[in-house]
Amino acid sequence: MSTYQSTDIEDKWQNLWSQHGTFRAPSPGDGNFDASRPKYYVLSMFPYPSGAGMHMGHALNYTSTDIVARFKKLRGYNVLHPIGYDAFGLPAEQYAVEHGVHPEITTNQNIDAISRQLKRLGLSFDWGRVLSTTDVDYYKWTQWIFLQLYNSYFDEDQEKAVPISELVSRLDSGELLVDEEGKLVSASAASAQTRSWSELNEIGRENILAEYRLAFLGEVPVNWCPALGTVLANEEVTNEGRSERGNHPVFKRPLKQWMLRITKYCERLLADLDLVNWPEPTKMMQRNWIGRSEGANVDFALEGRDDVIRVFTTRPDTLFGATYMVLAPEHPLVQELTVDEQQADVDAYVKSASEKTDLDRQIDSKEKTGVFTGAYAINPVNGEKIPVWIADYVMMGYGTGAIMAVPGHDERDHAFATAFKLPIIRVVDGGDVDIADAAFTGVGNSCNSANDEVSLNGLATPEAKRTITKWLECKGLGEGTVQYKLRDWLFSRQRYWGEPFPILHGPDGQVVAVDEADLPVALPEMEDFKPSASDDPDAPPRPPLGRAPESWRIVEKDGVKYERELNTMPQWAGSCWYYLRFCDAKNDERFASEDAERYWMDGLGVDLYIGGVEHAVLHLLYARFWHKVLYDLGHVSTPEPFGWLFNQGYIQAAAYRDERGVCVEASEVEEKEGEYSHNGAPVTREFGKMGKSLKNSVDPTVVCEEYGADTLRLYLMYMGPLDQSKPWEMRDIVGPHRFIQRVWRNLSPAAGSDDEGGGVKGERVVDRDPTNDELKSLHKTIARVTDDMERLGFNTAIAALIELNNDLTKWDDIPRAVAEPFLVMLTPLAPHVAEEIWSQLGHEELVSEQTWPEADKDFLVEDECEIAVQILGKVRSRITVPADADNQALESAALSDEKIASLIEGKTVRKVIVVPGKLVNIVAN
RNA sequence: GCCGGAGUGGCGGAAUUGGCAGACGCGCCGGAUUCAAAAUCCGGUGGGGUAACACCCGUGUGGGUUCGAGUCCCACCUCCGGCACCA
Repeated sequence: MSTYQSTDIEDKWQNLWSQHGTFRAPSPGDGNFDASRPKYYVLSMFPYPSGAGMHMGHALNYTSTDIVARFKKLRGYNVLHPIGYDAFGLPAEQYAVEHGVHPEITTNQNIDAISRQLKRLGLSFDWGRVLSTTDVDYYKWTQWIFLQLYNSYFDEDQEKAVPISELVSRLDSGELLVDEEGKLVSASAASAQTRSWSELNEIGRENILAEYRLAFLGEVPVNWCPALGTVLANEEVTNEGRSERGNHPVFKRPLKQWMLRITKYCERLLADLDLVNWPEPTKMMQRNWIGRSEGANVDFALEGRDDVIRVFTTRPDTLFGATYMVLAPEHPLVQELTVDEQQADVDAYVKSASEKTDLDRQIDSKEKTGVFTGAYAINPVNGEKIPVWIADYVMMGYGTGAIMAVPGHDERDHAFATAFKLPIIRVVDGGDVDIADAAFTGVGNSCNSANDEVSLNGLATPEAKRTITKWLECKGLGEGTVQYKLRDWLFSRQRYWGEPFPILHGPDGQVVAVDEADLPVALPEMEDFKPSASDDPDAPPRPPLGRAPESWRIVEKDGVKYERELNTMPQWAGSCWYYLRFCDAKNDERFASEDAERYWMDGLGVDLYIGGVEHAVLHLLYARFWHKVLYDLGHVSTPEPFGWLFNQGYIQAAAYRDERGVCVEASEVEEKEGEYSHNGAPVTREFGKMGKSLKNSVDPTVVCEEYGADTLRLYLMYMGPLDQSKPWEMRDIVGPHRFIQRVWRNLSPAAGSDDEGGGVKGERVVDRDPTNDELKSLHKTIARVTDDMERLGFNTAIAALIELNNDLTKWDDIPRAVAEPFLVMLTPLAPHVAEEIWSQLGHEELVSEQTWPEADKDFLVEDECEIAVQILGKVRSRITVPADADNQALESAALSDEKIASLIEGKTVRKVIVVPGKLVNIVAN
């Protein structure tokens, strides 16, 4: 073996690691667990095993955590570095439908394929903990967690989830009563309308509890996608109002679906972002998605009626400028309010609004449309009669579905008022424009805002807000409040390939949870698992499990026949808690043992979590929510799941389009003198995310075969900072490849055994004492690389190693004391070649089990150094000084330097600035 | 429109708290090896300038602070990402 043969070496070491169990991570209680070591939990977002196999983004992601895992292991940590598969969900099912095979079979095939590819990269996963969200042993606990949600409610006083049994016992004891609207009130508020728990029947009780459970069946307008045959969460719908998957149209339809009360956690999901070390853009996306805004609810009385319309506003200080009111077309009061003469117009408008998709609404957003209802409301601050309109620029889903319109200080209201010639009043001073032409939306001092009891005139906006809110609260006309954009999480899907709900439906509409002892509820075997797709927006959802055999669908309990819930959970369910399962993946008594969970999640959960930014508001928000519920219920020990999140960048690549603008296969494009062609036809080049749509994918496995996994790993990490998007350039890969070959030539005793290749010098690693210069060079590299590895600066760590290796090339021979620390440092980055050379140097033990070298500070200090001497900022001379020279010594050395002395002769030295070890700057004139 | 992030050679990208800009790699140029090519090895490589030095100019643009600015402050330009009739 004279030249470097990546494939042989890589196979050999991958097998040896597996035989040695090198990367098994013992948990507390396991035989070889070493409690004296600190722990490190490093995790990549687990893959979706699609039929396309692994792509370069996966390779980048897993290589980065693998390097951290190997590095931390060498640094003496107990490292948890697991892998699993997120295998339920739409794409797996669609793939199965396309290929006419059961999704379980295709899923397992895909998992096998991607596992082989992962192993080929030499990744140091603890394969003993591998899991798939589709394993019954796994989704049993997904169902169990769902039951935790179902069986708890959010206690507003404690601001946390509490078992619903506590609520029941408070109702049982009479501490809480039920009012006529089904709301809970304390016993002190008992009246003729309130009822006690004992007066309610089973269904009545369940209806009350359903209002509180964190998982509940709710009938709300949901995103119905007939083409996919399923409903979707808000997070799965694009802002064009189409499905994220497949880009099909999505319609709002009121349907009875499972919902999770994530909105109860708005405040904590927002506040706890301050606890975690996450990229600022990702935190910002979550903050925006939660969408907190402070303001006030204000009640407007209706002329000639007893009831009121409640509006939400962030600018209560502009209340005196409210000249009309607008309700969303779906607002429940619209029909009651509308006067006869307006009825036809209102009906027509409501109908057309209901037929618009979100996309239509957006396109039309520039031109305001609306209809007068004929009704009037009374502005509570000044008693003015203001008309009530309906318009689709007000949405039912936010605030109260009604607004007070202040055209002077809101652009949308201004546009509407202009279109319908409604009055515009200025109530805040400021802005350069005439209020008749444009709204002034900034802050300023209130004006024209006073009644007999309160005046805002002259007050700055924040003060005016406080004053009017206080006044409204005193008068019982409104109160300060906080609104969120986040909606409850729509949690059911009309799909086969997902976790069944552990829920039963009784003949009288009872909803009953499956006993924990009866978990798991396994998916039934079915021949026909296809979804019921359609292009009719009014087609009703038909969950495929409706076609399951009766033996599965019908459950008899205490002589009553129940039907199982036929919907399944969304794809996100499994990924909400998989990081917990990895702590103790084989446990069949708990989702993970308490000891294992406490040990591996210690600190702030997963120590380092790496994945793409595309999950900023989906997986990462959902997982935080579940985690907080489990934390409240005492099942996990940390308030947050992922202490440090890191988003890796995209890998881009050149893509080519022919004259029609159609992408052609990038690998078939030829380049000649800067011109690109495909089958002889000219094509244009652009750069974009590597993937199927641009036909510019490069298969990591193919690169492995050609250059070796070590070269691929090095190149992926060497391209640039991990968090940046950067282009793949196939020709650049030879750089890291040459580096490995040079390492091989420098350090492998086998390299010189015959005469192949240039520059081979034979056995170069020798047992001699290193010189001071050699040690200096080594220890500088150790300091740099250690630092770079800690902050994930793998590109600069590799540069430092290349530099040291280039030095080695120039030495006649290489002392063992330099070669070996170098190999240890190379191990996380290029593990196979490091192992091979290490063993060739005569070691029995693996280099993966060595200790990371420490930088010796003695060698980091230059014992003698040259520093620049400047006069007025220009370098005029250089002097050589000992390292321990103090400022005084540097200053006199600089001034006595021949060249400097001659230059400052006759001038006055005004100031000498000394930067130790760097330079001396003399200010003279 | 609002909120984030970023602009450094032919290219990807380096540069502790402000301290010799361009590490390392690709590419390119020259050389070695070769019948030749590929591969490999050695040397050079920001621009201008010079026989060679010297010297001058250089981190998106314009100002500012400083002995000294890629780095700090102000204004602007460009690109990327997210949100978007959220009251």
